[in-house]
Amino acid sequence: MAAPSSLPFDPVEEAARKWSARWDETDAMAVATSIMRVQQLLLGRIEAALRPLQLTFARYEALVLLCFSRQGSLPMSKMGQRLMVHPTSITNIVDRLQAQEFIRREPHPTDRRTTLVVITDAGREVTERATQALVEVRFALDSLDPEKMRDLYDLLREVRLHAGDFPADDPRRSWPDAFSD
Amino acid sequence: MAAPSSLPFDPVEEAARKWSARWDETDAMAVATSIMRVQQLLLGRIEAALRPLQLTFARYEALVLLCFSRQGSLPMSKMGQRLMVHPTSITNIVDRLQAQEFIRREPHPTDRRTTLVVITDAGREVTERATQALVEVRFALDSLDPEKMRDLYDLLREVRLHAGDFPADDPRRSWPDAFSD
DNA sequence: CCAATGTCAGGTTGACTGATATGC
DNA sequence: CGCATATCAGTCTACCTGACATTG
Repeated sequence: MAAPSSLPFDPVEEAARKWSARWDETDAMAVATSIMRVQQLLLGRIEAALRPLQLTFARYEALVLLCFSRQGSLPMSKMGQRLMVHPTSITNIVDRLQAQEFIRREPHPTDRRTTLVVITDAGREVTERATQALVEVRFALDSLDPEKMRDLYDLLREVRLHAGDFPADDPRRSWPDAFSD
Repeated sequence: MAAPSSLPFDPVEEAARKWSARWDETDAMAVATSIMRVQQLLLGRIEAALRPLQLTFARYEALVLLCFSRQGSLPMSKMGQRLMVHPTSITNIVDRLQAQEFIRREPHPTDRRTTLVVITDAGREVTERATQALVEVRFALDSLDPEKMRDLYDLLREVRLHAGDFPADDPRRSWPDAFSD
């Protein structure tokens, strides 16, 4: 992991200062850059917490998704859509989880094109332990108070909405569970 | 790029609902997940804008850093620290930029261990064009109003501060330009 | 016939480990 | 001597394209 070597100054503030001298949209640049840096910092700390369990964050997310499904199983395609990963990437992730025996592949009972990914008992156990590890470090978001956490969530939600992550209209109507098993 | 296939519901909201039924720190999980998704969505759109210029975001950031330096040149190690990338990764990125003739390597005048990376005229030109492309799409942050942009920046800055991205004390004292050439 | 599903081969990117040569 | 700097070899993750067989 790239050590948080802690520069002697704020690199984004510094970049914004120089950016504004010659280009427009300084605030948008500063926010985009901040997102990238925060993601990198959080991911580094999260993966450090998961490393003892031989899990990456991508594989952990796949396991959590399976844990949350009704039957403990999902088609590959659904997993890919939910996790925003390419079909060939989900094949790769599932291959590795299968090698670790945290999931297994099963044929779909009715649609013989699709493969069902089923979480195993070992998969549920490692998910539980990984979750405890992440909860302990508050997903590397320690020392951000509850109100700011909420504000940050709402602002990020708006960015996701604009970026087409989900539809704007009443999100309660489209019964989400129809999707998760 | 993973198409923003737009799920029929908000996947983070949905995950938070199920998470809270069995685990703690739901808000932290929701924020961390949001950061990851937003980063993925923004990066996808930013790289799409850069693709015609044969640039990735990582290489674009390296070019901007060089543009902002006094002499148009920086040691590899400084670039790595600023961009939070591993020493071997900066070698890789500089290799690619050199192959595109956007930078060249030069020996450091006094310290013969270090390599100076110098931006070329072609490098400055492509940076200018890439910047115009990103400014045009507001770094994929279109339709976020200025006030919310500012709020989001401030909250992300606090996360970066807690994550050790820069020191808390008076950032104006440590003359930042001493770093950039 | 057309669309969806999963897989494979093969290429690209970037992050990492460990070792190394060089120079402060 | 220890430490810093950059590089190389090699591994790993994940992305992508294009192709393919199977099935709905």
